[in-house]
Amino acid sequence: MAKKNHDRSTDIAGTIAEKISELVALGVYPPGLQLQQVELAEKFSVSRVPVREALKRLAAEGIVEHDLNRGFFVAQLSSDEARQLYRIRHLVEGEVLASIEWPSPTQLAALEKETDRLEALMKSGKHAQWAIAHRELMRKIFELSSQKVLVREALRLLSLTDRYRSLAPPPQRDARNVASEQHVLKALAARDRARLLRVFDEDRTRIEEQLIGSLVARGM
Amino acid sequence: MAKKNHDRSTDIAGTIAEKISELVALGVYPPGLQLQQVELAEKFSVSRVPVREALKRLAAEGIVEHDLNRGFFVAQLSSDEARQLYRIRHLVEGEVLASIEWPSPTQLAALEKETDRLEALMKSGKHAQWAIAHRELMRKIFELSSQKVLVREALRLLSLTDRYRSLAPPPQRDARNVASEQHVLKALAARDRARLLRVFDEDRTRIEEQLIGSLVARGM
DNA sequence: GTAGGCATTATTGCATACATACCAGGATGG
DNA sequence: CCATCCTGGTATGTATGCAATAATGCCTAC
Repeated sequence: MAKKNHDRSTDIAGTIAEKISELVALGVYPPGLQLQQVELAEKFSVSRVPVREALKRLAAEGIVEHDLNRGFFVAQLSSDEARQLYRIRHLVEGEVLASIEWPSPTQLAALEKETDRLEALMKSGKHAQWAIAHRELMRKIFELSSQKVLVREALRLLSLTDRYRSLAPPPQRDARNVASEQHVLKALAARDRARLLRVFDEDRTRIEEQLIGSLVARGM
Repeated sequence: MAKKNHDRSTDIAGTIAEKISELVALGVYPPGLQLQQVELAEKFSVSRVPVREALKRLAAEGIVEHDLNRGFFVAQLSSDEARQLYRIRHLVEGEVLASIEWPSPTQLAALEKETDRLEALMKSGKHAQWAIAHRELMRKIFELSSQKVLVREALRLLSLTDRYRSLAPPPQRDARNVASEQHVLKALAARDRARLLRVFDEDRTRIEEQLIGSLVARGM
């Protein structure tokens, strides 16, 4: 619903933060890379101030790290940290899923449409767009819960682990992930909470294992 | 004018963020209050830029909220949100405590010293200083774990619920809280993990109930 | 040839200045 | 009398400029 000019009209810092977050998640900005303010400012055609604010926010979220008088760097990833993040995700997402309200037929239809779009993007090999759309879908599913604090935390944690996905080998993850999203939809349609939880846990654990494997293989 | 000590003293935005965070936790800045940039800038004798950056960071952490083109406000508190935060704290702190390494005699002595200091502050009625020192103690205990991501999340969540403490009636909380900290120390000394977990859970739950009571009584 | 020190350069951190959006209150017209 | 529009004031959002700090490369001495 297009409403008031709230969204993008002036919140440059916010949009830039999301852009950078996406680029990090996509692996365009790999871990350890220094994010220089002037460079980003020119890239987005703004001054350094909103860029700094965006970087500060991302630093608070843990996506980038800040060395005083040295700059901002994409946060390094260790397999150990990944395990911790997935552990918390398991716990928090469990709470979120336990509290979601079943979607109305209209909502369900919208979610199915999204899922189909995901599948199409995957089949056509548009991994970048797929990743973005995937995050959106997750957000919509979580937001079926009215427990806003829980949802907010779950989304933060998701963005922290999403960074890793670009490291996982695409061929393997694809087919099964699409399948898992279809399973989620079915669980939602059937209003089967136990199944929903199980699908999420299995999916998350599978991704985690692939990821940890990749990290360990790279000595991270 | 304070001279520039090198190292961290030049991180104005960071120090200001912590200052504001403390003031919010102490209840000096109550929920809903608008935090005006010029006012804060004058209060800390700096320009608006580091103030804005501090506020952005606090917004990312959830301590303040940001209305576009309207300003920053201390985050409102509802009993419902409090419950969600305590639920997550329960889960995350459980993980942290499960992963801490038992303190060395030296570390233990330092913790005992801190606890005694807390008790002294409480008895002399210096609630503000007590609250700050309490947070420090919690941080030191959490940091007995090497799982940095978990610790970081736990501390964030702690800062989010600490805001509420100033709403709870001081007389009740005091005596028992000091006692609970002594219990924590004993569990650490005895290296009794189950007991440690239990003490933390009981303490947290007790505070939560007091708090929820206060919030409900005020219609929040 | 290498290690160390000094000057240069580049980048961050903060302050100042300007542009823009929001809100309250009153004038105006129905 | 009420609704609408305008307008002044205030606070936020962004751009630019300057000072301080860390990185870099060169030069010199051994």
